[in-house]
Amino acid sequence: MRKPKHAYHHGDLRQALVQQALVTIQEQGVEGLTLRQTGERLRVSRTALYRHFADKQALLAAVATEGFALFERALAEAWGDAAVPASRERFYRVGRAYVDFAQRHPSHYRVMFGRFVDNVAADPGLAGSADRAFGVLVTALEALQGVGLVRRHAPPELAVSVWACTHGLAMLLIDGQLSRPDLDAEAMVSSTLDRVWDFLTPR
Amino acid sequence: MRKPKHAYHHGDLRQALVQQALVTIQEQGVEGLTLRQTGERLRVSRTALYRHFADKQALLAAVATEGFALFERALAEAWGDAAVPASRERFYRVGRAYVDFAQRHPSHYRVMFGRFVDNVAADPGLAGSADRAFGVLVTALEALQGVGLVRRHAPPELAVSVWACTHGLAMLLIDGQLSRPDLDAEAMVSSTLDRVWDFLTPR
DNA sequence: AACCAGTGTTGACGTTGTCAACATGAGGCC
DNA sequence: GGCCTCATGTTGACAACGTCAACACTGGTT
Repeated sequence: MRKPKHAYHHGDLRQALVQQALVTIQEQGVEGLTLRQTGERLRVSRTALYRHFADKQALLAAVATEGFALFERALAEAWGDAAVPASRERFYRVGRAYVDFAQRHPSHYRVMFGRFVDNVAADPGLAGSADRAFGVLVTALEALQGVGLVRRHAPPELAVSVWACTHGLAMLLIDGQLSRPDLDAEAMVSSTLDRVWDFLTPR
Repeated sequence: MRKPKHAYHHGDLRQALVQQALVTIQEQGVEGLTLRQTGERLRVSRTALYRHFADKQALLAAVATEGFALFERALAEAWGDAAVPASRERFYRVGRAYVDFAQRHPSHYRVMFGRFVDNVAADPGLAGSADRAFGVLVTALEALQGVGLVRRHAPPELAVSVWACTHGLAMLLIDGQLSRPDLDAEAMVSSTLDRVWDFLTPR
């Protein structure tokens, strides 16, 4: 089974399908994604995608996997070089990057966390991507503990709490639950990040 | 073809449809809910529900509305009588009640917050229910501020942070994202609630 | 007895995900 | 070159879905 590095009929249909799926999800939501329309937009027949994905779930899983890769990169970049000393600012950058990613790639984010993919654990690539993203958070917390900025608790436990807060904030934001006239979304983000930092610092 | 005549008029089809929808969602997820199967299970034709709901969205909106009513009641009961002095314990009970609700009624919770209902704001009953549930939280925080247990910040702002953390925790739990061998779900709940209390208390 | 609004049914249509059968093209083998 | 083989793409078909239109029955009001 060699990989055809060169184009077949379509250049790289697999990747094109994932990208087109993202566009459609952005336009019409995950529920609005239809395989037939996806094929049609790529000038390809409705069942062409079955040569690359087992079914619709598999296409969504590919979207999620790609999402986690982008996500991990965004978080890791925000945290920056391991050589630079850990600081409150670096942690805030990660928090911002998390929320930013969700707001700038809501389609990815929803597919990644929206339970549209049946068994996340079953797909090894997917589970790995997710773990690596979570790992960035754990690493950051450990580094911050190393310089005494974060209280000494089990890092995974702390990380789950941080993750829960950030994830919840992101979900509320992209579901429009915080877009009410009496609430300033941006203020909600910074104040929630402040609260998270509060509970991380030693008393 | 002939059905028992007395069953022609179903007792309370509207309510029965909502309940049946919940059962199906519990079994097969929100995506697995189908109007035809719902009717069939109630021994009613596939389109009978159009006499009670405009479309599938409206049925889901009814599920969400009922969910918010139950949710508000659960939170309000956990907080208890306004006459009793506010305390850390009362707040923890609300936090527990929040997570418990999500875990015991994941179908309700997912429909309520999963963005399956298009325009939550458009349905006045729905928006009202959601606001009342949020109101319980704000009230609790104000009472806790009154007795000096919670720092003096704008209550809605604090409430959003608390809500984000609890919501995120609940979502991760019911999506099975925290059910990994190295994580104890119950420990995650209590430690996250501890963290929330941390950032609420005055420094 | 006649009516009528509320409720449930049947038939039909267009759309969806998916399978089976068929077609086509690229690259290796002689 | 001629051929073979497999990966890739297409067409046809099917059951299931949400929903509309037309029809049928029920129970209460006049």
